[in-house]
Amino acid sequence: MTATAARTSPRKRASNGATRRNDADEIGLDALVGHAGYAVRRFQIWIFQDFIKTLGAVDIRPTQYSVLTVIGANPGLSQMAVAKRLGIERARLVHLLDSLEQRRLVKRIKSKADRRSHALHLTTQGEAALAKFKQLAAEHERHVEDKIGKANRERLLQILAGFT
Amino acid sequence: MTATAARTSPRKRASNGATRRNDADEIGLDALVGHAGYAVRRFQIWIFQDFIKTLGAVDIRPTQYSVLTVIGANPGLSQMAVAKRLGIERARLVHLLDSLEQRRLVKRIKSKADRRSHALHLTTQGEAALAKFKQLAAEHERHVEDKIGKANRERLLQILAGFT
DNA sequence: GGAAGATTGTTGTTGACGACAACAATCGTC
DNA sequence: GACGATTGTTGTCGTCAACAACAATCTTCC
Repeated sequence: MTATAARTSPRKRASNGATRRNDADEIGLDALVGHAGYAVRRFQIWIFQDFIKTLGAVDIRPTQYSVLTVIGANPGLSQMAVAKRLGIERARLVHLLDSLEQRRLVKRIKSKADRRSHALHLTTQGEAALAKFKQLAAEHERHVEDKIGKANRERLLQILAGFT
Repeated sequence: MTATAARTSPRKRASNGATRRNDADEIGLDALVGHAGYAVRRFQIWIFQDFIKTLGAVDIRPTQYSVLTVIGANPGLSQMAVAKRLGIERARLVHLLDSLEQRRLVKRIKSKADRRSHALHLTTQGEAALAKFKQLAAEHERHVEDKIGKANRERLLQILAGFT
């Protein structure tokens, strides 16, 4: 079994022993093909790398973008609410907000209603910046379209809509 | 703008100020919906967690499973070849193989053709174990079907086939 | 044949990220 | 007013990707 080695491209001559195969180009994945998780993982890596590169000039990573977007769309939210909504741990959100606050994109305002919590808002500077980020994110989304096709991207969003 | 707050479930009465919203159930994501990367990330987290739980009894994580599968399908591969094929860094593969070798699932055999490299093989114990792992992985895949639907899973695999 | 450059496995460091536990301040409830 | 729960914070731990450096070995080129 396992003799799926359909050799193409006689690049280097199989050396001497039977141990050596072709270097990297024709390696069967066997059961891995057919696993949704594997395909999704590889795709997710690709998509994040493109996002990071496309938003590289403004130094915004996917998680930061998601936080800014949610705050922008729902000003006054508490850290707990944002963390729950995005599936981020509140401990982690603390550092994310520290960074965004240092960059003057976000403000933590002590809530009068609940003095434990902070109401999160974008600064005016943050609003302007987010507008720019959204343009770049849209460009990134076009890269996705170029990669898998417009119709496939639509279908993908539809299939995964349940994960919000 | 941003007034997409379509309130349902009058759970707690909006307290006093206008700052408080409902707690966590109806928060707009704004631009985040429509971003493939966000949906894919959330889905990938879900799918990995289910994989880890389903293969929890045998203590095999997704990356370990992918390594075992590729070695099983292509015995004699070098570490470099496996790393390239799976998109893992060779530095990281070292530790993965250390662990798998300690568990007597994988052997590193010094290649005679290239004395720098190791030919990777499953042990007989490893082959038997992998068969069991594949059964559990198939069960996990059924969970995915239950979650997004059989047809959608097929379509997903088709769309992402290019990422191997 | 031998020097120069590339490759393989290994070790180590860094930074992003998720999971958990502890803590003080505050809230809600009884 | 006391007790339990919640919020933000700090810290630790383990996973994972990205780099850099290194010794051993291979390949290539003169």
